Amino acid sequence: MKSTGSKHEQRSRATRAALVAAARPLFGERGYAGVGTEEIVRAAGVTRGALYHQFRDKTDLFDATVQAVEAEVTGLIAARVTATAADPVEALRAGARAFLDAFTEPDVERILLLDAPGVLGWRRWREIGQEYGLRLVTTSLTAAMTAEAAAARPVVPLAHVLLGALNEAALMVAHAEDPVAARVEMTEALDQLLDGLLVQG
Amino acid sequence: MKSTGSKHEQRSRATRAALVAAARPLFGERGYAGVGTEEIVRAAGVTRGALYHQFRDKTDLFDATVQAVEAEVTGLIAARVTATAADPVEALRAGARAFLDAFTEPDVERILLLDAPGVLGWRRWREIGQEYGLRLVTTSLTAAMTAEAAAARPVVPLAHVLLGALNEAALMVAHAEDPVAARVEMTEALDQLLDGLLVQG
DNA sequence: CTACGTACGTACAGTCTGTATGTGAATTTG
DNA sequence: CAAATTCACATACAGACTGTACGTACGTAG
Repeated sequence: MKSTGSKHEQRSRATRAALVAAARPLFGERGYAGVGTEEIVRAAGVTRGALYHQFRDKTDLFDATVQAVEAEVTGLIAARVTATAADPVEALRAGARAFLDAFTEPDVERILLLDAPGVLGWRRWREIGQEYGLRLVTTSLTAAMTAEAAAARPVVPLAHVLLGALNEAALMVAHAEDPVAARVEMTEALDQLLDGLLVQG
Repeated sequence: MKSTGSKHEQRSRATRAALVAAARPLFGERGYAGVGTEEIVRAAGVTRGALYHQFRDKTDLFDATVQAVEAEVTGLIAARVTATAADPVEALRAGARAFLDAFTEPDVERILLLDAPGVLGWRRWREIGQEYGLRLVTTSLTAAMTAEAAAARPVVPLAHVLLGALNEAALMVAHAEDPVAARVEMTEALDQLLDGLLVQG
């Protein structure tokens, strides 16, 4: 369990990690614009000088925070998908449910769905989502389609609209007056969407 | 063509309209955070005092701008839907195409899809979308479903995921390297989504 | 040991938002 | 119709925040 790199690199990684760890709950609670850099560095136990040495600007720190959150939730979802890998169609449904659960967490929703597109721009947002989540969707979708012997269709645009539907469903559930009932509703709606894609030839 | 109301009211409406009209292209070009109130009031030919007299704060002006844009694009889409109202299923598809065209405009995309959720919060964003767009989707969807004799399903959650898919599709098309090809692709993907909902019993 | 690069702290300048106060025109009232 | 009041707006100001310039201590290379 030896840390690698020179002492300078170790120190850099430590402060970067501390800043991201401190920024995540703050950004998740009050949004990107609602929390200043001073509060972040105080929570991280460093100064603003350290922040602006490690990150180009505030959005760069936010970018790193987004990546951290995305990596975390993708890991959770992937675990549930691979656990159901025996049945590809059911794995796809399980992935949708896991997605709903993960993105319904208030801080995840705020960071990944509400603030990230506006702050980082759609291009960068989608780039990160591509790196982490969309890959999982496309592979699951192709596996399910081949297993179901559905007509081979361009899978990438389908994956995109699916991801959009998933995002919207998560936002729906998160803000419903009755989240439990909403989760059931949206799960059914998503299942119908998936069935529609897989059933017809 | 007489204007109604007292001179005070007329003046208020005029400055409100001037501010929204001035804010719209600026917010659409450089985003909510990228343009200051001073620039807006200068473009509108008033001062910051007028702005903060007519609107509670900057987000309140942005709220009004969002509503203006939404009203405009909804009008465009509704026109194309009612023009195809004879065939409800085809009207639904026409609505999807009109949606893609409208929300692909860069300023519309930036204001309604990228900035609005983060600035106004999801709740308020969806409230506005509900008032203008979602109503159109649900009515079109129910008309198509009854015409197609598809199984009656809870239409509201379906309309939500559909709207999410439409949002995502518009963002896709807007940022594709080849927007023309992307529009074809996404139109097909959306048609498949709609077919899947309408065909199966 | 010397010279330099790296990580970080501090002080400052510029910008922006929201508010408090002043002013003239419009409306109401005695 | 004149006085008083309200309304729309202009101006000046206070507070906060971001990004940068500069200084410093520690680690590293020659």
